Amino acid sequence: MESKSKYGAISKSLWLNSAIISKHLDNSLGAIHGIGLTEYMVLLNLMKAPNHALRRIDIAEALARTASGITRMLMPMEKIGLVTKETNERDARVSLVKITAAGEELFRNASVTLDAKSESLLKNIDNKSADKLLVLLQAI
Amino acid sequence: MESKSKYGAISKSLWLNSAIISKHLDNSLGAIHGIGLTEYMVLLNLMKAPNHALRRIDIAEALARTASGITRMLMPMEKIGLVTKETNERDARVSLVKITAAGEELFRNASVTLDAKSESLLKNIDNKSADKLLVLLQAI
DNA sequence: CACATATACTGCACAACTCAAGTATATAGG
DNA sequence: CCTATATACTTGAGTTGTGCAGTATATGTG
Repeated sequence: MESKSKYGAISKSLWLNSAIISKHLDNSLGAIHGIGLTEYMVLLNLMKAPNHALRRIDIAEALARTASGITRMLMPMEKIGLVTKETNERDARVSLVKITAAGEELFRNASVTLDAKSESLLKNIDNKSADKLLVLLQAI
Repeated sequence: MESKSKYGAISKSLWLNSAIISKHLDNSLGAIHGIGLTEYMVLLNLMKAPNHALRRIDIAEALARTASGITRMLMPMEKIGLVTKETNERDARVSLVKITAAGEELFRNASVTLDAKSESLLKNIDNKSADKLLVLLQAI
């Protein structure tokens, strides 16, 4: 019973605060680099992926969004040359998303902005606690 | 320089994971109780408020949303009887939002669902770590 | 009191996302 | 090989959020 309320409190703090933080980060990113947080997360996942390419449905799952949302989001990103569409020879249903050189560069620049902004938002957390937090979040 | 990359990694985990968690919680809530996470947060804030009533603008601030977003969201909630509109005698500009008995009951039921879901999502975090996490999030 | 400015809210146009239905391709079982 | 079912993606309609402009009311200052 004790742990139950504890978890409840954690989750409430988690999304209440994360909504506000997300807004701040999204605004910084949009103003400086012209992309939103969601687009950044797409690029992040592509960078982590083997061969820097992913199926749309995998992106959807990684971002907890729907396939159609991903389709719509990628259209402008493809238009401005951040990603390209590639076919899969094994399976003609999938259209792989691959990050371009321009996309990679934008990702690196945006990461700098994001790290700086994150740091300023999180600056009132001391270092030891930060370690703990990181471990916890990765465990989720 | 070390702390910088540490913070960056933390923040990335923070919002990447919290975005996904929010979606999961939102889905559970919607499927079972017919309201979204945002509506739940409105009810939560009303429950915490003195007299169980708040101005729209205070709700907006608490949820990091705009006043017009709150206006839109409250219309259907009022229609299905979760909240009511009340006038403020001192200031004719404000229209107070008050939670109804039906709203309170739905809030309690939804809280049970949410706590259970949070617990299952966070179950691989031990109790001590959970305490740390809670403190950190409140510090942000 | 009159006027400028601030505040609380609403309505409209737009952006991002979801759901459901549709298309094309793959896979499994008779 | 044919058929049924599953998967990857796209499209149209609806929902939920935003920014901005507008309305009504409140407040401070000469």
